[in-house]
Amino acid sequence: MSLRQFEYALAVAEQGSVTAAAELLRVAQPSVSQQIRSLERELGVKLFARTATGLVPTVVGRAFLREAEVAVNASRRARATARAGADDLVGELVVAAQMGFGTRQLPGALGTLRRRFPRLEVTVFEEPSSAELERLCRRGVLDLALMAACERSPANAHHLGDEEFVVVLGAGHPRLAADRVDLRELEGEPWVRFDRDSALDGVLLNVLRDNELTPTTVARVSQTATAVRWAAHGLGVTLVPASAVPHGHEHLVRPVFPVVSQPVIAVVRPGAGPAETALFDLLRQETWHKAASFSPVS
Amino acid sequence: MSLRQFEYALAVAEQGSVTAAAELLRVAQPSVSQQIRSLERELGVKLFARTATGLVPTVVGRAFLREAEVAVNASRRARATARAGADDLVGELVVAAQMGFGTRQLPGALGTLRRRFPRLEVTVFEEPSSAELERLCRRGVLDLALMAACERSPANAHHLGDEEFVVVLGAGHPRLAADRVDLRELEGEPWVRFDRDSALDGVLLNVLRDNELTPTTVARVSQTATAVRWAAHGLGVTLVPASAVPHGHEHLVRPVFPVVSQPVIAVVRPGAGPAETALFDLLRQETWHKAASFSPVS
DNA sequence: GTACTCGAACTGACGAAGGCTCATCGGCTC
DNA sequence: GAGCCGATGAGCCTTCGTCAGTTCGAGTAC
Repeated sequence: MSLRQFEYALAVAEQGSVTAAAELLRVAQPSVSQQIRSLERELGVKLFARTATGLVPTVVGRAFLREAEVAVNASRRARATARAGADDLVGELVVAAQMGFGTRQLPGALGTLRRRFPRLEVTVFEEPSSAELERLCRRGVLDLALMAACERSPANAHHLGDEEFVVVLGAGHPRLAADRVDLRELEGEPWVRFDRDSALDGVLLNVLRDNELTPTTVARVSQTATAVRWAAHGLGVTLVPASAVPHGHEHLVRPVFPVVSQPVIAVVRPGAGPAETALFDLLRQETWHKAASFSPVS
Repeated sequence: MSLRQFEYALAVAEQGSVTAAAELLRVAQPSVSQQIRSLERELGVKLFARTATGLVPTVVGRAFLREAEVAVNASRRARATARAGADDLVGELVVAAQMGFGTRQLPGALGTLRRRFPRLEVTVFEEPSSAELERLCRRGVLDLALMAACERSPANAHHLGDEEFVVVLGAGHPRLAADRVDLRELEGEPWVRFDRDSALDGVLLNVLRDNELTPTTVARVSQTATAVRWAAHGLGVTLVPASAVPHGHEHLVRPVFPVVSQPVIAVVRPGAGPAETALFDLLRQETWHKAASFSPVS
């Protein structure tokens, strides 16, 4: 069975004869006749009854033609979609973000993208594991990935900006009296950490090591919102990207000294099309400056 | 573009590589590779991105594959429908009935047909013009036709039974006192007749001629229900098939003498399939005896 | 850091199958 | 009897598949 046979059969049904259908299709009459007969032979049923003035669909032929028409129409939409994709932005964009990074910038860029290109669909998911995210990039299943830069960032990474990290303290914590917190003063504090092998936990480990702090783990969580909430309740302190702090917790947040920030990169698939490129451009236009959430820059 | 290319592309997307897709499709790997590239060349877009470990759909590729899957699924349903049609009764049956004939028998048979074969769809329409009905039969667009027999009935006509005609009188009409009406006694009565060239009018003309009655036309109508209603209101008298008398008018109806009946034939399309045959068998099982509506026969 | 191996896609040649045109024939209708 | 329609057969061209081989990138061993 082929689309060509479907189109020939539909034309015969519509025109009422093989000769008229052949004229419409701009092929010779025997070509249509042969294709119809070949289709009937393959299916083992008579799709058309032969009359002196032409062909008419049989009972089962009509049912068959209904589905054949669905197939032909879908193939026309497929072609139109592909053609449109070469010029306009249609299709399905797959984006992954390393959890905690770009939590405010990515939605902003996606909102603008959707308004400009309504026919473009976007699938976004967060990926906690750095190794897994890099593996997905290498496999090519992602159109664009947002992640923290590290020593094994891919060669096609583009630096977007820096994500500043802040400490979240419990309500009533004495360090809230200051505008910012010296990391050394957090010696002995229990930490709400993230899952092992996650980028966020890697950042914390580096910070603790660089400041000669002993990591005392009170909990391990998967979500940044959970970490912030538990820290706010006084379970311990936690270190998260500033953009990941939910509304309503700003009063429990303090920048740290020395400043902790992580360069954020976008990895775009090699040979990117117009959709990925558009999103990348929008992400670059977002605000990625240091301490963005505390000293607004126009 | 072809269904084969769609199937290959969907397999590649699902399996993640040309080699795995080829194995699934039981063809050699270069065959799949060539079909994918040929499709991309024809469309002028990249449907897949090449990676070291295989192919992955691009943004536009995913949109394309969605429609391609619709087309492939429809073609599978088309094939299944055709195959089922060869064994079971699926499809769309087209039936025409000459107006006024088989008005009770046809619905009965169709009801039974629908209960037995739920997947079979039936389209029925009434056709007033004998000539037009015969033309449709010759053109082969009908699977089955019900009509009054006449001198130019097709060779493949099957006699089902006879349709008795009755006269409808106005309320208060003196002839209602008798159990039946002698046609000669209707001399001078005005007639509610049917459209010219209709089978029902042909029957009336023959009856009037045979009984040496002068046709006085008071109205011409298209519907049997309209003729009965107008006669009931005393506009004139009318002659209709017994089975066409609506409920609630039986008391105004009388058989006539000499008896007027018309043989009813079913014309089945040459090379009929199981659906037409089934309906024909059911119609033959219906009650077609003379005066069926007045002397019930089990 | 380099060399080797493995897996994957791509390329070219060749044979088989499919699709089209052309010429023709048989059947039906007007 | 003329015209229209579908079907048939021959011949040619295109498409599809296989086979053998090449190229490229990633992973591993040294």
